Amino acid sequence: MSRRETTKLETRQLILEAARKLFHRRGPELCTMRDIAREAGVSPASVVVHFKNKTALLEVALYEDIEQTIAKAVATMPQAGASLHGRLMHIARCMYGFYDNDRELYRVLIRDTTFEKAGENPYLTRQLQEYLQFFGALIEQEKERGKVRPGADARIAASSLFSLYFSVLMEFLRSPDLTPDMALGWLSEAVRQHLTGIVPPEGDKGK
Amino acid sequence: MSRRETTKLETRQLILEAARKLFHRRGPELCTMRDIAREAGVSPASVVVHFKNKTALLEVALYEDIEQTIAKAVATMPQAGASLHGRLMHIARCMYGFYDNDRELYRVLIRDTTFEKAGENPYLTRQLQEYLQFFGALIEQEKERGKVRPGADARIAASSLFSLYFSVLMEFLRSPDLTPDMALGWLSEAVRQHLTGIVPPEGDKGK
DNA sequence: CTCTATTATTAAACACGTTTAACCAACAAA
DNA sequence: TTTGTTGGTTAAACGTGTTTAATAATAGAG
Repeated sequence: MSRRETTKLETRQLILEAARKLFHRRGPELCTMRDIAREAGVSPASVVVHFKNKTALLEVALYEDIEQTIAKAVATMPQAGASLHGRLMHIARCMYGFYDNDRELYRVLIRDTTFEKAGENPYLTRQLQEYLQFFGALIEQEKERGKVRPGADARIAASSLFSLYFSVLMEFLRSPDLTPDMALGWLSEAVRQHLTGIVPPEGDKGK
Repeated sequence: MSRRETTKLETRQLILEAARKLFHRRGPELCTMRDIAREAGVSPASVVVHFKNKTALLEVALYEDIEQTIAKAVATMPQAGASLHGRLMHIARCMYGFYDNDRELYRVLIRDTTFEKAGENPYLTRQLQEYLQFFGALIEQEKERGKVRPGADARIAASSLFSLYFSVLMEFLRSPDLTPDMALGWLSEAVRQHLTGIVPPEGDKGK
């Protein structure tokens, strides 16, 4: 690796470390690009050269922690014998617990990334796609064991359950009064509804 | 009403009309507060005095149209004899059709409002609460007719179904290639899953 | 009517994300 | 080594949302 390339990587790392430090310490809205540049010992323009904009910097600075949390959540998931509901809730518990460490920070991260036009957030988009795929495969497995109806579309089920998880997460990040347990309780019932349905079984409909 | 109050209301209206015009014409990100102020014939500072910030102006400028669309959707909803699924999808079709008129505009509106801290977006928050309440009552009605299980929590069902609607809407606003019909198709299956569940009926579980 | 208090309005300034244009060290070719 | 080029870095400037401090018009009290 040439001299130029190594020093470039070094500055990139300096900026990333400074960003992580200040984002966590002061929150992403109270620390400016100039602050981060000063902390890293580079010029503000350099930050933009390396990361395109503040949101992209936020994304790169934080996605690894999220990835590790997902990995840990999946690794500690109850085994196949356990109920689908229990396994899903385990992952949700891990994630909500993680976000609870710095709600303000992750609220801003998710706000600034989820609504951008497609293609703007490569890291988090990839994470989501991988997770949805893993999750769809999980449901397919359950199908083979007869725990999920053969007719149910696994991809739509995965994305629907994720929608429920995500909506509760949004509310969780917006409302300081909402404890993780309250959020999990709400999600638990929503997931149960999606798994078992809310209408009576066939043939029992009407009066 | 005193002279001062009337002129204040007049400027407020001037700003609102200018904002609606420019937001629709150029999109909310390409038209500046200065543009709006110039169009309205007032100073930029005046805009902020009346509306606190650009997002609040966007919210006030647009929420009435949304409200009317909801009202029309509810008014034209199939009668109680129709299926719950059909009634929900009717509302979704009306709303997606409305948002389809200016996706970019509503994408920015929803992005800038949904993730703010609670209490920041009074108009849209009230709309959502009213709608969820109406929707919960609808599900309670279905319960009484035996079309929904007595044990199902109507509030959680309402909010879950809204989550599904909202997630598909997000994807719809983010992805120009996604047609309203594709979005509705996706949502239709997700709603069907939530209504009927994806696990086999009781007693049929396991192998 | 006069004087004071209130308040809608605004010009100017500010803060911050981002862009531009110039600089210069590293590299490649001769 | 010399020369020309590439590319990482940055000082300065820009655009825009927002704040501040001053202005002027109105309302109310005497």
